Amino acid sequence: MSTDRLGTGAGHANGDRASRAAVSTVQSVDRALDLLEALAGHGGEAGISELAAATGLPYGTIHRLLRTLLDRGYVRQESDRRYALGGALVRLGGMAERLVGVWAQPYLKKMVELSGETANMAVLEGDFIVYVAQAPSPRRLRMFAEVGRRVLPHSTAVGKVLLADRPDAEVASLVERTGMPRRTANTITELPAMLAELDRVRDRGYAMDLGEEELGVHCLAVGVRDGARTVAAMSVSGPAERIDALDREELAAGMRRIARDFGAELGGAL
Amino acid sequence: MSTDRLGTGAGHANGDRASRAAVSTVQSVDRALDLLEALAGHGGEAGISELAAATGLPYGTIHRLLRTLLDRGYVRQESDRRYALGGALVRLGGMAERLVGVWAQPYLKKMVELSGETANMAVLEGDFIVYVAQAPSPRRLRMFAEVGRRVLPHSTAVGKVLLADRPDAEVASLVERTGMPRRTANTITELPAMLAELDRVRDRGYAMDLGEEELGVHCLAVGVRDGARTVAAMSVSGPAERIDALDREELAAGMRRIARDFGAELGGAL
DNA sequence: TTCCTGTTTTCCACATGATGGAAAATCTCT
DNA sequence: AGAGATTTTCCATCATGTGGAAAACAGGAA
Repeated sequence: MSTDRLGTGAGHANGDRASRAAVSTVQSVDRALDLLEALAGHGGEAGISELAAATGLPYGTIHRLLRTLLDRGYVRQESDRRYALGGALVRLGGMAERLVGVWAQPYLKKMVELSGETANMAVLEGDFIVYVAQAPSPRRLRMFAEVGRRVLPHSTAVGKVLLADRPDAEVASLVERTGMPRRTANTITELPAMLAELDRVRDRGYAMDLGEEELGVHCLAVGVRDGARTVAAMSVSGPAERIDALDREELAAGMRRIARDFGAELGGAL
Repeated sequence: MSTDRLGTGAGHANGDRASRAAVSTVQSVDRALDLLEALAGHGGEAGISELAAATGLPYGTIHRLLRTLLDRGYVRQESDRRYALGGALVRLGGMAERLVGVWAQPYLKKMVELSGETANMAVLEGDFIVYVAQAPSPRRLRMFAEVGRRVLPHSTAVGKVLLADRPDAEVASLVERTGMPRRTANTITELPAMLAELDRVRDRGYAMDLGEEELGVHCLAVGVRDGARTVAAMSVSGPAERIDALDREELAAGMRRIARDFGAELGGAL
């Protein structure tokens, strides 16, 4: 019959959004996730037409997908027929957070004590950095929670720590896939400069971010090693002035000790 | 050609799980959600074969769906190739939690009107109670905002309400994990006493906290039921003298009514 | 009331995209 | 090294999801 077969389920349009590696993904699931994220982007509530504008999907399709999510409690319909994120997400989100955060929490707290600044933990998931846990600084001016946020590695201290664990060739191919978009005037946007920076990181045993992701925010990160691999990174971050006032070497030494303890406790998980 | 058309996208197998109204749901999205929930059911981690056993789906299908979720960070793959809930869920879960707090607001306000005291809503997240919403009392002397605070269940009224929904064995294992640290002279610190207390709670339909978390602070809490499960708890709390002056049974009856209305509005979400 | 406007929801023929069995590739123990 | 258990890939098949456009709805304005 149809002879124009070109690879069955694969090949997907997929197209529009950020074109990931996307080996073979299920379109409708992908779109359902787009909708959830679009809802989140609109403060958790939106009408179908807003979602259509945000995702570029046709009305009928959106409605059908939302119905499915609705049936399962992942989305809720308000009295004015608009849609909102549903309670089922609370359950899953809580579980996920606990999985990664619970173990790290006490160690992050120690880093907060050590530095007075907010401490974060992140992992490299695919080509992206994902923040998985945080212990907030007690200070009035502090970093806001960014657990769950995905960012590219090149502009963050945690990202550099995790990249530093990989051979240059791997870093190069990652960069080729993702690019190195400029986030601020300080962002490193060229591969050779990044490889040199990673060498420095390997050398010193810690990474800095001097306003490369966000102006005025400085970070210092160390790796969490589990045997041979660096499986996560922990950082402290805060206003440039306060971070710069600290003794980097001393802080890094303390953080490395904490991260080592955590890595030991992990013992093969993660 | 095919004459057995019975409504295009409709009709769906859908079958196995709880057969809801399910007018027309998207199969692959539904299955992806099954997988996430199966993962949650296995403590957040599972291999493909466990998931196959849990959901009855074929291996290839599971793998493809997980790949999609993996690509988006909703699932993560551990070093031993098993799958676990991913960090992206944390983000959505957090947003959803905040929204639930917003929906609860008018109901909490009603409780404040009813009692004159500060009203709180809390959920059980893992082994901890998390306060997700609050409506403050108009009085001069009142409880301070504690949204976001995490406490152990055994020393709070909301905690007891939520524990009372679980079988004794589950309560026992939770207590074994967390312990029952003494917060004040009134804290219940022994498991048998707690199980007896939970029986009283189930019996009366409300829980009290008589200075067990903080001396001089008394609370009365009721459950928010969503169908069969108690998914959240709402409480009023204030200075011991004022709380004790109220008619408990009458207050509890009023609060139960409000909580029931809220549970109805939630309607399957959460 | 009644008529608008901007929504959301339903419908349906079509072919695209998801499916699943079974084979290949891994990893993990003995 | 070999056997067993698990994960991953492949691809022909057709059931499944798609999206345009019409219908139903809500909420103001006249």
